[in-house]
Amino acid sequence: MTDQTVPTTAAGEAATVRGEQTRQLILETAMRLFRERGYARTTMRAIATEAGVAVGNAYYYFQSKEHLIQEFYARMQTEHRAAARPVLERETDFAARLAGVLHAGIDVLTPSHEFAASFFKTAAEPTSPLSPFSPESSGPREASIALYAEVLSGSTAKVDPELRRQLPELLWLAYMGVVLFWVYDRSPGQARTRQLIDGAVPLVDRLVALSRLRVLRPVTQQVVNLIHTLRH
Amino acid sequence: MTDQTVPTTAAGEAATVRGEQTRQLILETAMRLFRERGYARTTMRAIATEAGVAVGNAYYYFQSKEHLIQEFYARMQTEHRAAARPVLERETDFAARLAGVLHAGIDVLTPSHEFAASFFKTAAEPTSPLSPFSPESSGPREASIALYAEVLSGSTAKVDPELRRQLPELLWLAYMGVVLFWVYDRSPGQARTRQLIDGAVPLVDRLVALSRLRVLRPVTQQVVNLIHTLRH
DNA sequence: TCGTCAAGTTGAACACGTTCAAGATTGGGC
DNA sequence: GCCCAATCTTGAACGTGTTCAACTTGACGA
Repeated sequence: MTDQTVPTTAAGEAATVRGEQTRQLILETAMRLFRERGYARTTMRAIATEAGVAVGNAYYYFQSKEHLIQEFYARMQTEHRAAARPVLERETDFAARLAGVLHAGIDVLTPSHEFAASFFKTAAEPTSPLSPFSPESSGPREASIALYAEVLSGSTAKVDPELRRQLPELLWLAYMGVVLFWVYDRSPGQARTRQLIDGAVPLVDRLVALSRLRVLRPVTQQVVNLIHTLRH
Repeated sequence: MTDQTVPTTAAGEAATVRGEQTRQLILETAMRLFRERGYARTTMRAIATEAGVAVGNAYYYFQSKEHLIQEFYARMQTEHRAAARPVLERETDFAARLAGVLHAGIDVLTPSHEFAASFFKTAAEPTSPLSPFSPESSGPREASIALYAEVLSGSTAKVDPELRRQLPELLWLAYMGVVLFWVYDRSPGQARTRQLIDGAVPLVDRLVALSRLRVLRPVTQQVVNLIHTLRH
């Protein structure tokens, strides 16, 4: 989980306490300013000034302005996990679990909607380390996929065994889709996204249940095969 | 189809010939440099210098560097249309038509894969005029959706009538998904994207055909309702 | 106590997208 | 032929993210 932007010794150990404090100071200041003014209108100079350090110092700890966001990711992921906990402990119905986890994700993101929209472009770039598909993001990604594995494993849903193996990742992908929709969602309070979740979850639930149906077995098989091919 | 970035007279007519020539010159130069060096490494100064005009002049014709890309969109759309023509005139099978049009789209995009990846982040930003969902892109978007309407209307496929109304837009959305996949596709020649098309098209074909099936009618209805809700 | 060296810090300088006040060019009305 | 207003063109200047050579700090061994 250690970050490349954190200076490390030859042995790969964490940096000294002195440095870590400054790092945290810059990070907190940046997060506050991003929230207050938005990403674009927060300059690196402003962050440095408010944190009481030189501009160059911020670049000693963070490769770029964008890299400051990586911390945001990690926090959202952690909060999502926490917010989903109650639902996962309470519900056993697949649809209820899935809806709960998806809503929890949006709950956590909601205060940052404006901010998220402004830096989304960065995350969307295929070569960016901030891309949810990038190797650098594998930590949070795996954690997130694990969350959907838990949605499934803790539920009473009966699923085609082949599909079951692929489903956590597919659900995570669907979550990415929901987040994508959310980022573009301009309706007040992103109400549309809530409708999307409430409308799509029963649909997914139904399709998953139907996946064992005789007429649909070939289709299910086709889906599984396609995923297998693309994963190569 | 006239562009906001084109200076217009009070009557809303197109600009003079003189201006149009300079505009074209800048555009051609920009396109060439983008292809040669990529989007990020092509500076506005370089474009202006190569075109033999002042930097400010480029900004007289184009609101921003990003706006230069809008032309790229329009061209891709036109080429896509042309490339899809033979298939649409030859085939009557839905799956064949859809696959043909999707492959044609990727054919047209392929030479610009690197370039596309570099500016994709810009297009991905929700507030960007380059977003495929933005009002500014409505021209190319409508044209593209019309293409998928043609895929459907010229085919022998039997589709649930409710679904039929929504399908062109859904197919366009699927195309956006394919393009998204393509942008992220690092496999040689983007072979994965081809596999995705070849694997997903029969699936879509099957699902569309099944949409009239008794067991699936409720699901179909659910899908149609969801779309209707989200469209509000 | 002192020297040394990695860690941490500085701010001027650079490259880029963008703006804008000023100037040049053009075509139409007299 | 001349003037005027619209159109077009210019390049210096601004704000931004980012870099980097030089400086400071502090821990530690001699």
